[in-house]
Amino acid sequence: MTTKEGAPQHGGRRTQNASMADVARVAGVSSQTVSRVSNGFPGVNDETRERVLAAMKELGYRPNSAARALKRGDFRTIGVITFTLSTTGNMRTLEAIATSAAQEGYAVTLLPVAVPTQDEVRGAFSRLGELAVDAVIVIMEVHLLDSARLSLPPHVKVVVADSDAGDRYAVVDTDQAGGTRDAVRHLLELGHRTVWHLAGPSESYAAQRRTDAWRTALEAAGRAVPPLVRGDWSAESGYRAGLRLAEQADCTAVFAANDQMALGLLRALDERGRRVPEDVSVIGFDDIPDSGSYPPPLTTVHQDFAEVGRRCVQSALRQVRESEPEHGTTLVPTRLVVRESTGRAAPRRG
Amino acid sequence: MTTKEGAPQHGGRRTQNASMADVARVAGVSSQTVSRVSNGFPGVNDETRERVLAAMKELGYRPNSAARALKRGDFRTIGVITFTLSTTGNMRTLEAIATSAAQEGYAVTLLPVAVPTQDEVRGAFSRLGELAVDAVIVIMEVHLLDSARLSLPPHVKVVVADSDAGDRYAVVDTDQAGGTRDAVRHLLELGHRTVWHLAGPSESYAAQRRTDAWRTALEAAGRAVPPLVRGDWSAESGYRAGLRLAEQADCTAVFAANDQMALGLLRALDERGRRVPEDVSVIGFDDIPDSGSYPPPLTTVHQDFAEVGRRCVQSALRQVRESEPEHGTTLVPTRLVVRESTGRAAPRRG
DNA sequence: AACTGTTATGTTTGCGTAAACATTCGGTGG
DNA sequence: CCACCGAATGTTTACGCAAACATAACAGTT
Repeated sequence: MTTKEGAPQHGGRRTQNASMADVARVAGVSSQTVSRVSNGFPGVNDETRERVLAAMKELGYRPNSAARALKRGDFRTIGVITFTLSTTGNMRTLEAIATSAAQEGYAVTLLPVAVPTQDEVRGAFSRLGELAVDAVIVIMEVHLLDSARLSLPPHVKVVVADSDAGDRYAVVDTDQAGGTRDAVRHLLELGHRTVWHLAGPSESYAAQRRTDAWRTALEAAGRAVPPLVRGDWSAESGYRAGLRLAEQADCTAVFAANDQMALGLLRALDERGRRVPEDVSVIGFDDIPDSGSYPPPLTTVHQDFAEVGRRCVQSALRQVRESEPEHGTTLVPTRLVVRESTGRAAPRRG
Repeated sequence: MTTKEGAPQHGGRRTQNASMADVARVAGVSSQTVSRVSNGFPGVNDETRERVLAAMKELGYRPNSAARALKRGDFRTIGVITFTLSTTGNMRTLEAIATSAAQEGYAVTLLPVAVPTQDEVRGAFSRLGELAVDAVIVIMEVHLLDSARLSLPPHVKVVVADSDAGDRYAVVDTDQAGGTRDAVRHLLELGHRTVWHLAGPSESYAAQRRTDAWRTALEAAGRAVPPLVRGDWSAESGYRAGLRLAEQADCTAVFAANDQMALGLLRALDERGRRVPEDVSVIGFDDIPDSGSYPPPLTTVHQDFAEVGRRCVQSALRQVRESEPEHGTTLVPTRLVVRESTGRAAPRRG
């Protein structure tokens, strides 16, 4: 077998990708013309264009995005930092981000931070700095962001989702306060004298704001503020809290900070013979897909995670394109979904 | 204000990133030495190294990953194709993938496919071809993979998660058959004469294999195979199916193809006065976090999504490093988690 | 003193692309 | 008939990095 002299490639490797130069050679044009065709630029004869396209197809040519990024100076990629994907909210937000970004021709790179320690976060940001991203969307609590931001490369734009970052970064957040207000008001309008609250973990800003808003709403209505009961977002913690709440004879209405805790709560109440909604009304937050099938179907505050994700991408790309950071908070409204877990308070003395 | 002659930069832009050359200039060394320090290579004097590190810090230097990728010929990135993230399984798998990949120094790029049409999938693959990925993990049904694969660039390695891709690609799958067998056996051992099945959507390979295994297990035990009841994975569909199953007086045991449908099923049975587990035993599949708090806590088949994710990454990186494709299927075992939704069959005539 | 090897550093080169600049060529108006 | 134009195409260059290949300085060995 004689090796053809015309193939100067090292050792006959055929797995390598074709480059513009290869296409140019096959099509009998310069690589610049290939570039023009590849990017859909004008000023190329139709016949030539056809020839180039044919060559591309023949060689299975794909633009090398690394070279492209190097030349252009941007990556067409958005990074996403999360603590966990294991919550419906984060996941749905992420999905919306990925979809919106794809529509804009941007890829999404994931950067999970296993443990929310300062070092972990700093590490994540530092890795992101080396990563090929033009913007970062942070879906997590940001207690730690202040110190961590030092290692953020200056040209990377930041959007913080569903959290609180002061004026430092652009923030897209669900209207936690509004949703909570609606929930509390709904229960009060049903005749309940006050509303108990099954809160999320204290480290969570979202939980914190729901708790604050709950307290504010009660105080604004001139109602007593019952002691706080705290869970950790999990159904299991909701169950444990529910066992305690079931003992409170004067507890007729509970606002759970998320649907999963409400699920556990419902079970605990059922076990203790407290009927929902006849004896106790329960309202959740999130409107996860399952909540319509809880026993009973859960009244809850619907969050539009998809919209949050979309707006995150919008803000990120706006910042990239105008190459200057944004500030301020965008609030995504919630919607009260009334199902069967809330009802009129039983008539009582007083 | 006189412009210093020493700064040849165009127009005084200071937002640009520092390059190795900049660092080299500040540290008074060659850029190659900066490269060595940057990559932790030996053969650099400690004092020099310190000087370079100081210069890096001063300038906020970050390696440009595009240039790096271009030079090295790989991207240190894994792409993930999914139809949806809105299932616990996909999400947890994705999270494990991201974590494992990060540990190996790989980033994960997400590529959602909104609608599972052939064109969409083809488009996704084609976009991935242009994207900066060394390997692709596909988390989805692969009915459409055959035709779509044509547009996969030849050097990209593929792993298919939780699906069926024949011998074409490496496959990492949960042991659906084993888990189903365990579930059916568990119910039969409790004295149930047969087991009904609330199946997932027919388009899903996972659903299909659970259904097949259920039928096989029953036939192997010489039991009657009841008519199939089908849902779409959602709790709501489980509820609707449950209303029908509640009418079947001879139905004492149900194997639901996932936990969410089991949730709806439980509610339907409860509404119709069929007690669980006294009248009907229910078993699920997945062991999602909430299932321990269902009313009653659900007996289910635990899937180790994290392990699936890890093995996907392992396989992907093995392929990348050995630069040759893998074939064959890796099965990740399941584990039966017995809780309170299954119990002994009520004694009956016959 | 002439060799050899080791360590620390510098120089050249090219990865694939696309902007900027150059060239060619068939017209068109003066 | 030539200067000029615009359309089509080619050539050069630089993006930032790191492999490959120098070179330089110095400590031992003979």
